[in-house]
Amino acid sequence: MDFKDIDRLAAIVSHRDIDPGQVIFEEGETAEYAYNISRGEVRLYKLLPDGRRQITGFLGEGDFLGLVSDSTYAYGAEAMTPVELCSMRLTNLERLLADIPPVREKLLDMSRDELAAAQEQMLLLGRKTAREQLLSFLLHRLDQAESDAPESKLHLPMSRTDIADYLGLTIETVSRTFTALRDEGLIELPDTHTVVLPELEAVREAAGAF
Amino acid sequence: MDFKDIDRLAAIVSHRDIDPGQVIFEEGETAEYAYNISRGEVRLYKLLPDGRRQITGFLGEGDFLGLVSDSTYAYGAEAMTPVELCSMRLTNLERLLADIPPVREKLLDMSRDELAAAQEQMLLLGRKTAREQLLSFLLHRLDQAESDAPESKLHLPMSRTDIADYLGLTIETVSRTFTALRDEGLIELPDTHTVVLPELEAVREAAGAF
DNA sequence: CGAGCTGTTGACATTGCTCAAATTTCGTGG
DNA sequence: CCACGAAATTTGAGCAATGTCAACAGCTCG
Repeated sequence: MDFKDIDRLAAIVSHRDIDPGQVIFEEGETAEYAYNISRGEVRLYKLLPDGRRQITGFLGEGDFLGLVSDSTYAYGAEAMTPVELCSMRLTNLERLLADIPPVREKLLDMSRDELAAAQEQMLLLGRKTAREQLLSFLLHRLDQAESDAPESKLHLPMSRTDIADYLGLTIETVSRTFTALRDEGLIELPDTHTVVLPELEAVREAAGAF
Repeated sequence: MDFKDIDRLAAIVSHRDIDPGQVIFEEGETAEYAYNISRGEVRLYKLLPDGRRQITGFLGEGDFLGLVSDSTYAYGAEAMTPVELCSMRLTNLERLLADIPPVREKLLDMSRDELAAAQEQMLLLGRKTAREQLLSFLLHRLDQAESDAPESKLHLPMSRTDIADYLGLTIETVSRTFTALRDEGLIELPDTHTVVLPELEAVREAAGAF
C-alpha cells in the first residue's frame, strides 16, 4: 500500500467508543459500517428466538469486525470491555478495496483463517467433552496471547456466562469443570479471571490435540 | 471473464474420478490441488486423535473444494457417491486468480458465505437439541435442493453415521429422533434415504427458526 | 452496611450415549 | 429371481455427562 492509498483510507475512517456490555451491532441489522478494533475485547454471537445464545468468537485489538458482502450482519457484536473502534462506511471501503489488490488478498486470507477457526470450533462443539472443550479454549487463548504474556499465565476478560455460551455449555458446568481441573492440578486459578497452565504438555494431551 | 481467461483456465484443469467412500484428500496433507465438483456428493470432516469425527459440511455439484491459502488442507474430504472432479493445481490457480479480479471477488464472497454457514452450524451444535438439529438439517437440505425437487420431498445421500457426525450426535440418537418425528407426523420416511416434510411451517417452528 | 452481581456448590432431572440385540436393506452369487 | 451374508438401521435398557433449580459465598458499588 503506498502513501496515496493510506491517505484515501484515512479519509474515510472515524472513531467510536463503546462501553462494556454495549451492542456494537445486531444480527440481521443492515450493515453500514465495518470496524477495526483499536482497543478492548468484543464478543460475536448468534441468538435463537427463545434467547439461547451461541458466542461464535472473541475479538481483540487489531481484529476486523463486520466485513460482510451482503447487506446485513450475520451475527451480533458486543463490547466486553471498554472498546475503541476505527469505523469505516462499507460503501466507501468496498470502493477502496476494489482498487488495492494487496488489501483484497489480505481480506481473502483473513476470511479463510476465520473459516478454519470456525471448523475447529465445530469439532470442539460437536465432539469434545466439557473438559476437553475448556482445555482447548484455554490453549487457544494462550496461543493468541503468547506474544506478550511471558509464561503460561492467562487473563480471561470474559465472564463464565460468555465462556459457557462459547463452548455450548452452562455456567455451572464451566464452573465445575474449572474446579475439577484445579483439583487435578492441571490448572491454577489465582482469581476468577486468571488461569495458569503449569503443565502445558499434559493440558495439550487432555484437550484432544490442538 | 472473457474468452482468453476461459482458455487459460481450461489449460490448467484436468479430470478425476473418485469411488464412493474414497478419500479425496486428508486433513494436514500438503495442498496441491483445488477441485470443482462436476458430479456427486462429498463430505468434509475433521478428526480427533482417538477417531471421533466431526463432519463440517456436505458439498455437491458445482461446489469448490480445497481452496486454501496456506500449504495444507484444513480438513479431509471423502466421496459419498461416485464423484467426478475438475481439478486444478493450486499454484496455477493462484497465478490465474491474481489476474482476474472478478474471480477473486467471487472467491471472497464464497468464503464469506461459507463462514456464515459455519457460524450457523456453531449455533446448531452448541445450542440446539437433537430434535431441533435434525429438523434444521432437513430444512437446510431442502433449501439447497429446492431448485429441482418440486414439493417437500428430500433425498439424503448420506448415511445415518454421516448425519450423526455432522450434528454431533450418535447414530442411535439420529435414528430415534427420526422415528419420533415420524410418529409425531412432522415428517414421513418412505425409505431410509428419503424424507418428506408435509408441514413446513410446523417444522420451521420446531427447528428454532431457520 | 446492604443490594446486587458473579461465581461456586449441591441435589436432582434429563438428554443423549453406550452396549446389546433385533430387524431391515442391499450387494452378490447361484 | 431368490438366497445369503454383511452392513446399515432401528429398538431396547441402563447409564453417564451435562442441564436445571436452588442455596450460598465473595466482591463491588453506592
